[in-house]
Amino acid sequence: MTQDIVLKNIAKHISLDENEIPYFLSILKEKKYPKKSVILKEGEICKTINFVQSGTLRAFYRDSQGKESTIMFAVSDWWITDMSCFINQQPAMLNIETLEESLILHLQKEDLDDLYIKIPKFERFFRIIMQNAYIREQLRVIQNLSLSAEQRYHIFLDKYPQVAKQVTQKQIASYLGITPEFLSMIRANKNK
Amino acid sequence: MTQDIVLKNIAKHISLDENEIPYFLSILKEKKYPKKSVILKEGEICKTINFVQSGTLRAFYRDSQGKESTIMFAVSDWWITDMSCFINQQPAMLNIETLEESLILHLQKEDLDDLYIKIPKFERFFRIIMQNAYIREQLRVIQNLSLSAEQRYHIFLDKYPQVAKQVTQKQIASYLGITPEFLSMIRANKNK
DNA sequence: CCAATTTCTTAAACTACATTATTTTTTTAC
DNA sequence: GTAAAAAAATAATGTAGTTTAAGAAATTGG
Repeated sequence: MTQDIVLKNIAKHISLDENEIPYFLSILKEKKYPKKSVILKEGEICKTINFVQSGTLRAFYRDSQGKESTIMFAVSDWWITDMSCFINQQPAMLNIETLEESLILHLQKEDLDDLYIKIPKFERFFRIIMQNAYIREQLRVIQNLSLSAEQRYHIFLDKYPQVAKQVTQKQIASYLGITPEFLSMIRANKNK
Repeated sequence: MTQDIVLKNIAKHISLDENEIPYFLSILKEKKYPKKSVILKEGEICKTINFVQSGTLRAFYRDSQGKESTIMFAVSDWWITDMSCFINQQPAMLNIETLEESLILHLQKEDLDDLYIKIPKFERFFRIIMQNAYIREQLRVIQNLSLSAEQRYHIFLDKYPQVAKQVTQKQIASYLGITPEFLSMIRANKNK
């Protein structure tokens, strides 16, 4: 079953009883998206938190002048949403799109709220997910403040080698906060 | 009681029963620190998560050349720690210091782990705390990637006016990721 | 399979911010 | 209250990264 992936993901942090598994699976809605699908568009209410079974997704912010900043990539086994807008059920600041054909499990806000009540272990699960996300973002802030673009690029390659292969340099540049032209220069220097 | 502050903080997200309150308070260790105390030093194991009853704290990263990047400020009613190192009980990457005399409640890792078991509602509480921290850090990443130093400075003033009054410009500059000299220029331009 | 579009590279001119140094102002300590 | 230390301002010079533009390479769609 493809749903093995999400169950293994859950099992990293909590153990579900046999009878809890079908309930949990019943609130997930599986959907297949072709390449370049828009999963969430800025301004829309973000109704779901999303688990990537297969494929690659990108969340990005587009500023008033159209400049894009990639906030995160998500590959198989990752959770992704516009957390702020999902939690508060407000218009999204981010866009989320597929970079290739992807199989996504959607979990609705109201179903998650019920889940916390019916299976409180999920409070623990998402506490750990949020904790890890916080630690990741904070590390990224530290690196953005203290490292050069070149250092950030090499850390990105080391940390997410499989993502680096899937996405364009333009997208990597927008994740690093530099222009594609400057990334191209960094890459050219490397070979010297 | 000064401990009212932490109980009100908890009550924002969960309701404790009468009998749970004394247990929770019993695992908190209150300590008073003079100005410029070091609460956590990089390289040390980070043993506690800390609640600020009164005063102001600063968490910062110091790179190999001694350059400081301020990761967060914490004033009354905030939780602060080096989360990565607290969770994994590994040597700290961050330093935490008081910027004025401060009254801190310390919560030890092992007591927190017990607390999650004895009062599982705290899973919910810290899930929400972590969620908010994640959202905050992600917003900061977006702003670091897409806004100029000047824009970031004005957002900081709007968002944390009381912090802005308590801390030096050098510290604000290191939070924004710029030099104090450049912040001084930004401030001078403002008056034109 | 070819045309069209997108991506990547190169390079010159430019800008936001850093560095260094000096002076002035504010804070701290006895 | 005064000396010493730290913080802030100003200014000249330097640099990491941007902008603009144009050509080469790779991908995509029909």
